[in-house]
Amino acid sequence: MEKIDRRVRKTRQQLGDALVALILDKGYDAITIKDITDCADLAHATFYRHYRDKDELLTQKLEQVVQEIEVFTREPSLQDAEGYLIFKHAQENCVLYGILLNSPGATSVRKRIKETLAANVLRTCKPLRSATRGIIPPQVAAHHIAGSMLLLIEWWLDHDMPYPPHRMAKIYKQLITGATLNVVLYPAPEFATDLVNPLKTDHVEEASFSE
Amino acid sequence: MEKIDRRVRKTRQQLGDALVALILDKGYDAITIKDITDCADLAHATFYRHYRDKDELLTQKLEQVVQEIEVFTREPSLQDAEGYLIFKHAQENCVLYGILLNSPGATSVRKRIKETLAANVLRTCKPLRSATRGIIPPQVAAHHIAGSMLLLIEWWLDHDMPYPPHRMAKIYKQLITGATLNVVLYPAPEFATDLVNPLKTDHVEEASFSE
DNA sequence: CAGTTATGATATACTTTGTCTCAAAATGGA
DNA sequence: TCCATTTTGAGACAAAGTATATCATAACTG
Repeated sequence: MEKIDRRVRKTRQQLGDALVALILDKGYDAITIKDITDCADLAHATFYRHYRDKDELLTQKLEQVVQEIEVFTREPSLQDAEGYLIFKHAQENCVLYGILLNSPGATSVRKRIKETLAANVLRTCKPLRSATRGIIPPQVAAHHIAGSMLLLIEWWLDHDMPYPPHRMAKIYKQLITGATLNVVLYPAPEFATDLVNPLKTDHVEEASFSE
Repeated sequence: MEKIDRRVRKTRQQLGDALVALILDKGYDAITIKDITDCADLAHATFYRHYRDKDELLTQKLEQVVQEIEVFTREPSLQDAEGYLIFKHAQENCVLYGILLNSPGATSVRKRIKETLAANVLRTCKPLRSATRGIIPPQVAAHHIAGSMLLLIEWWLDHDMPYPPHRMAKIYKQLITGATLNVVLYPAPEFATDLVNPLKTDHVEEASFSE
């Protein structure tokens, strides 16, 4: 952990804060470098002493949050009962999560975190990898679990977090983790028609999607 | 269906084609209006005679595809066996789907189609609406179904469509539609521990996420 | 306190955006 | 085919934004 000049720390903090404030104010695309330095009360040239462009500032600002997310998912804790930690974290950093999940400028970061999460799911979930009986490739299931979690957080934040984190964790566990594992471990025909449903699969789905 | 001057049709087609080609070539953000008109072999000013900016051109280019997608989902056919149509459509229009699902410039369009799909799922799937026994709100389930479908298509295209559309439709049906409906219609404790799993839910998940 | 480093202010070259004008070309209806 | 209408090409142009350079001033570290 090397020591950075206090002025540099302060300047970068101001630039990052200004960017976040401006994104909330008028959206990422509409922001100019001048906007950022004005809002941060810094000289125009100062921006370029620290970042190449807007994207680099945003990426570095999100990097910290992204790394914290990855910590949660490096260990298997995400997938069992402690999915709660992610939603708690999202709540505490809801502005940055919102930007990460919604801003056009965060597209590449979002893509990367999605890939990383999927890779971690695949790595930590052994039965997912070895479940080759069904029609669903493990890789697809892993991407589904990882992507859906981000989708769920996105929905939650977009709707002003109407439920507490622990409830979201339960929803996540049932709707995504549980449902996916069930369907992967106990594939369709046997699972759906014989073991699970009171009704046959076809019957359920026909009945489900018509008024 | 009003008649549009042949020159106008041709110009707009050229601009749209140029934009798509340039996105594939160097990505949406790096493209300038000059790039587009050069690539389309048109005068610089001609662009502004038809579109306000890059975003408007992209949006209008995607609008047709978006409307076609909405047709598939307006009727309940999406959720039952004919999810196949979407994947077929995605395959036939894979370039535009890729741009829709990946380009930063398509963020707002992507957001809108996601909302529309979710609303259609909620509207056409009666049991989803009335399933209030479990912990999962119908709205959340609908968003999950709609969002996950787009995620699945995105994964498919990003990985160069390694499976045929009919297999993707089966995966979609099991992994998303079937799994979600099961978990919503037959909520957690009863569903997971008593009716479905040979193993208890907790047991399954503990066993699942550790080596 | 002294040497080093960062910032402010300003200038500037370049790129991009968006609008305008007018002559030339293409169009579609008579 | 002719003609009035519309679109386009070519270029000029202002305005805005990007990105870099310089030098005096201020702030920091040891």
